[in-house]
Amino acid sequence: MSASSAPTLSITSKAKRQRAILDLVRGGVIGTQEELVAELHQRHFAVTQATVSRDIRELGLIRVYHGEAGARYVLPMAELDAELAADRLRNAVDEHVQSIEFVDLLGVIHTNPGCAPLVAGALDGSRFDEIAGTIAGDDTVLVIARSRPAAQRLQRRLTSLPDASL
Amino acid sequence: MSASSAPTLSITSKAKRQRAILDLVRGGVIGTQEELVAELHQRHFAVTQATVSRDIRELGLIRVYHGEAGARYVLPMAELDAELAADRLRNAVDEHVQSIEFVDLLGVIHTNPGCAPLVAGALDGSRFDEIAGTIAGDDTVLVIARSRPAAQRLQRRLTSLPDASL
DNA sequence: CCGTTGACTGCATAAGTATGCAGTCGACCC
DNA sequence: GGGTCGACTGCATACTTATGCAGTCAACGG
Repeated sequence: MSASSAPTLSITSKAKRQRAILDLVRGGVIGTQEELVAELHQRHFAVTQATVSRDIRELGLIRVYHGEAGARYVLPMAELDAELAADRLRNAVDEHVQSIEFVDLLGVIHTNPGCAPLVAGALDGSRFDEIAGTIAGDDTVLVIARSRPAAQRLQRRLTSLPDASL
Repeated sequence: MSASSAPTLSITSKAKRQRAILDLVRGGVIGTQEELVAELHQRHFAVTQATVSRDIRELGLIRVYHGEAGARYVLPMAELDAELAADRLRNAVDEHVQSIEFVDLLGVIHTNPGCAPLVAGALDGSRFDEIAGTIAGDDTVLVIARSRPAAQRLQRRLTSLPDASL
C-alpha cells in the first residue's frame, strides 16, 4: 500500500538509489537527510528519511562542518584516501618506473635514477594487502609479497595500472 | 547561578576542556555527546551537552560508524593527515637530509644520494602554505617559496624540525 | 565607579538522525 | 497453494545534536 512507483521496478532499486546518493554527496551540496530525500524524489526515487538514514550508514558517509556553510555529508576518509593514494601511485609508476619483474615473492621495480624512494613511498601509501613491505635503493625498489598468489595479483595490478585505472 | 566550580578557575577553562575532549576522542570510546559530558564531569569539567556540541564543532570532530560498535567521534581527516605528514617529514629530514640553505626565495636541501625525491615528497605532503613547489634531483631538493617572509619562516621551520616538533 | 563589549555558557527547545515494529514482496520449499 | 524466510521499507517515535536567548564574567574606556 506504500507502493506507488517502486514495487515492480524495485528489483535493484536499492543499489541504484545508493549510487545516486553517492553522486549527490560527491556534489558537495547535501547538508541534511531531508535534502537528500528531496533530491532523490526529483530523480524519481520514492524514499523517506528513514531509508536514507540506513543508506548513509551502509555507505559509511560522514557529516562534517565546512566553515560557514554548515554541515555537509562527504565520502569517508578511507575512500578519499584510497583515491588519492591510487592517483599518486599511478603517477609515480607512470613517470618514474622503467620495468617491473617478479621473481617468486620478490618484485623488482626499476625506476629512473633516484626515484626509487618516491615509488616505494607511493606503494606504501596504497596499503596493498599483498605487500609485506618495500625497500628502496637509488633506482630499484624491492617489493616483498606476502604469498605467491599475492605476488601474482600484485604483478597484474601494477603492470596494468597506467591503462586500466585511469 | 550556574556557577558551581568553573567561575573563578575558568580563565583558560575552555582550552583545557577542548584538549581533554581531543584526548578522550583519541581514545576512541566516545559515541555520543552525553558520554563525553559524563567523562568530562569525571575529570572535573562542569559542562553541558550544549557546550560540548559547540566544542565539537570548533574542533571539527566528526562522527563515524565503526561497524557493530555504532557511532564514534574521531579526529578529522585533515588533522590525522597532518600528523602523519608531519611525522613523515620529520623522519625524512632526520634520516636523509644533510643541509638546508636558503638563497632568497629558493631553498636548497642536500640529501643522501637518491633520497631527494623522498624528501620532496614529504615536503609536498605537508602542504606548507609557504611552498610554491619543489623539484627533486638525485641528492638535492629545490624548494620555491612564495615570498621572502615565507622563505624565512620555512627556513626556521625546517631547521628546527628534528628537535622542536617531537 | 559605571556602562559597554565580547567571550563563554546553560536552559529549553528546535532540528536532525536512528530505530522498533509491522507490512510488503520475492524466493524457496513442501 | 500455503508456509517460511530474508531483504527492504515506511511510520511513528526515541534518541542525539544544534541553537536562540538570556545570564555571567572579565576587560576596557570614560
